[in-house]
Amino acid sequence: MFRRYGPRHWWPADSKFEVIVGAILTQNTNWKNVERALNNLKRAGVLDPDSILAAHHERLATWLRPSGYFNIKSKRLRNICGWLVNNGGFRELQQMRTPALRNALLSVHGVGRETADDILLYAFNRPVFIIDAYTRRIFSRLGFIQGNEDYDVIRRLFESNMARRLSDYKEYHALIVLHGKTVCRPAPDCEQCCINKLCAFSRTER
DNA sequence: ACCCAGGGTCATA
DNA sequence: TATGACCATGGG
Repeated sequence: MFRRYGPRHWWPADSKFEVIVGAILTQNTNWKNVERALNNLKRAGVLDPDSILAAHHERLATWLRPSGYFNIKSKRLRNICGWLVNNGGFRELQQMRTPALRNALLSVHGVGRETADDILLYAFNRPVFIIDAYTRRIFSRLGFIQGNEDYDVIRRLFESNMARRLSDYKEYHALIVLHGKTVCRPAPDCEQCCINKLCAFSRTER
């Protein structure tokens, strides 16, 4: 995938905080819609924890509307902003060890394992491998997993079979998402699906 | 008129 | 542990 697509330089965001907001807003949602919501927050000048905590729910929901689930996501966004400020911000949180930081993130209402790992990898620069729907689909089609295993089981499968290199974790996940978006479609049409595309590419490039 | 998108929580069995 | 319902917008 790297040879095919080249380096991705992920995650698309201008700041650590924007990574966190994007991670919440992209839950089961097309990134294009997330961008609209992020632009609303930027135009309003409220893309920071204090401004979001100060905003009323109604107004926050209006900004988030394009990303869907706007009532729930308004609350989740406030929850993680409250968590950030109550724990001294990035400076203080960066001192924690990864397992403790992960548990702290998971204790925030609305932050599940994938969202926590998005934040750990791309905002806190911790080498955790993110398991999303694309990862499950692509690697079950490739025959490495069945697809419905527990999140942490698949995560450890990757982490125990890769060198613990931060930049690789970032690139690998980005490549999986790009490949999932462009080639590995939901309904497997085996002339078009990722197995043939990837394997054919690997053969020609090797 | 469908299906899909970079999940998570809650109730139920 | 394992399903199902629910959240909601915009694009194909």
